[in-house]
Amino acid sequence: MASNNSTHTAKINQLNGPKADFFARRQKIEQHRKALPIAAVQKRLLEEVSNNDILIIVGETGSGKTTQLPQYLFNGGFCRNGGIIGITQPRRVAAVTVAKRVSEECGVTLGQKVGYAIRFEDVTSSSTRIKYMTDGLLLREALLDPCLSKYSVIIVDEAHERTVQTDVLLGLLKTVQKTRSSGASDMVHSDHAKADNGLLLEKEEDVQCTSTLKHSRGKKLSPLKLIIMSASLDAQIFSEFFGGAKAVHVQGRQYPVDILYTHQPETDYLDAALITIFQIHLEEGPGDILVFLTGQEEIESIERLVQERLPKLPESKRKLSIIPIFASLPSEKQMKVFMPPPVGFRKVILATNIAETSVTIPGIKYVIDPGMVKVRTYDPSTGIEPLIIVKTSKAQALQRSGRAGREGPGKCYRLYPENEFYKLKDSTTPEIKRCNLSNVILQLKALGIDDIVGFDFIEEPDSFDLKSATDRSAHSISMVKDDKFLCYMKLMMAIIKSMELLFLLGALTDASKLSDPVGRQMAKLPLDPIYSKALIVADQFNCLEEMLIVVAMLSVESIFYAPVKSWKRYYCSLLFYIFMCSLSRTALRSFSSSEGDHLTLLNTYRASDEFLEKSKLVSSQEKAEKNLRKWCKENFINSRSLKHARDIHSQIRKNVEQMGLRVTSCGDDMLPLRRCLAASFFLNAALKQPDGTYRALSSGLTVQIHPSSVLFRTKPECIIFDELVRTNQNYVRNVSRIDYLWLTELAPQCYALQE
DNA sequence: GAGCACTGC
Repeated sequence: MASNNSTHTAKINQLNGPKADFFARRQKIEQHRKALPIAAVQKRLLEEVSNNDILIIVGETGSGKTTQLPQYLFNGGFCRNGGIIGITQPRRVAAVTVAKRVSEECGVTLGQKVGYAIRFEDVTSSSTRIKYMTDGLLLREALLDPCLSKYSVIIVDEAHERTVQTDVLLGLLKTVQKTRSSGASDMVHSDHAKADNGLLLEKEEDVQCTSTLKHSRGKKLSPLKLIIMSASLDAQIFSEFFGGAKAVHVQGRQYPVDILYTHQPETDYLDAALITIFQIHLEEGPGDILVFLTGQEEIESIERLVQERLPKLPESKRKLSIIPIFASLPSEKQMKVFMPPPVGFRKVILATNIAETSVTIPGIKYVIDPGMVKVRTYDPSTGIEPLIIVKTSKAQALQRSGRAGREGPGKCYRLYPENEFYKLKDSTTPEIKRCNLSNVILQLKALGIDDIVGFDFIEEPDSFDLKSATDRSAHSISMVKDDKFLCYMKLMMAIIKSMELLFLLGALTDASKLSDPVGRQMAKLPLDPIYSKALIVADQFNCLEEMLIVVAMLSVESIFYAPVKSWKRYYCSLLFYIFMCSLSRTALRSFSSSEGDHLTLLNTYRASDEFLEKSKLVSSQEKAEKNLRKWCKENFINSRSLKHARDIHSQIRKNVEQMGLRVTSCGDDMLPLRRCLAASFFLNAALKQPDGTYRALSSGLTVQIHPSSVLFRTKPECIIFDELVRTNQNYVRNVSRIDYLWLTELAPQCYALQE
């Protein structure tokens, strides 16, 4: 043994260059793995997974759960018989980066034993056994394979974030697990297998499961192991949801963070944030500052105010480098947060929620948290989803302060008094309670779950009422109950409203079953239901080629960008700003169509496509794409959005071809396309009123055409629109001109002809 | 004549 070792060492010593590096690196990785807090409980975790079909793991930040547990399970034999360990993540970047890290730790090529799958990218192969993916993607897989038969273990990571996809997935997995451990083999003989959830495996899906079973020569599907991982304290919610499932706790590795509160509530949190930035800069030791703000506007105003005040400081104290970061910022500007500041400078990062979970910024020692956040809400009665600024939850405040303790002890300045913290909600309202549910319902229906109201949505535990009962008066108990009742009614209303929409689109039958083929086809498309409908209708109007482009362009964030209003920041003159504005308008005009924004988007896509194809003739793919980015810049087009639209276009084109729809073009005649828009967006129609405003026909709201629309000045009599946004007024965006009579002809279920 | 947090298929 000893001699073996020494010869081995001698060999390494003789190695030079890359190979020695390789061994040094492997050794470093092994050391790192062994030092992770989760390594100490490896054996116990494996035992718990063996003994429990469902396990909740509460792992604090830095415990190593996401990278290590799948490897432990693989080595522990949980992939025997070719089963796959699937790990879901709420975000694409997380799935990719973690998979890369784990493949490196395993010393294998990414896409072999360890791989990942996200929309537009599948880096897996037949030999993949540890598969990282987004939770939305696993939901899509469930549509094709309702038993998720290729997985032996499914790990739902970051479950505490409670995204819509995670919530639906948890409800579904609960049922899949029951089906697989109990009646999997019986299903071959019966037409339907009904589980507790109301999950009805209809014949079509049954065939899927059956064929899988037959394929494995009558072998019964092995039970599914389910692991729910959460970073927050409310493991109880998950445990109760899974019938009292066992929860284990894994320690994290986080440096201590000092929490500081204000003595008095602040009347102006922006001003307070500004003062705190300078206070830290002047009085505290080295370390970067992260400030959480609610949006671009706040970020830009704080940036300006800091720049204005800096010159008033003594020269030696002026070394502050201000870096904004928010999602719509071009990626090259986002990258600035990762770059070291000039020597002697302190970085002040002004961020939205993007820095809470999505982006981890190194070097942060101080966090400033005003305690506010901008969230999207949903009003079922109007269908509007306004963004409002609200207080954060306790969990969110903890997550934010944790950002100061990643690399060493830190400080967090909460800009409100300590007693206010205890008044905050424990956790953020799950997204599913504040969003439009039509897509979720469509997916559940397609999975064979017909009883939407009875579906096992994960909910707050009832212990909340019990706790209140002990320390509150009878009066307040009934208040709490009323509140819960209201919550329930709100959910019911949202469900009914969404089902009504699906019914009017023809996706549901009178008996509120998924219609065939329209409903089934709509569920297969990764799009908003209205967009899916538009593609299906376009087949009949012979304009599917055009509609694919329109839908892809509508599916992405703002394609056109206007020059930034805060021209002062760039030290350029007002004249130059006006010049830029007129340039961007000229650029838009060259694509614009008098029929509306939909055709303008079509023209823009085609112009870009033409440019790219021409460019490809004379240069390499890479060069051509670079040229396209330049072309985008010249035409005031957001190249990231355009790239996204191109990806979506090629994906949905494949989808509709597989579904057997005919991708035909209406050529230069845009009439069929406009009629087709009317036939699918009929619920978003509006008529001009005498005063020049519009009345949205389905909600009765008074709306105006958004100034960014090409029809802003034209004001046609009758329009359809893509979305209704509420800011200072009700605005409709992405608008097209239609003929009112088309509505009565193409959507008689909504618009009966008036005698 | 306007400004939109963050994700995902």
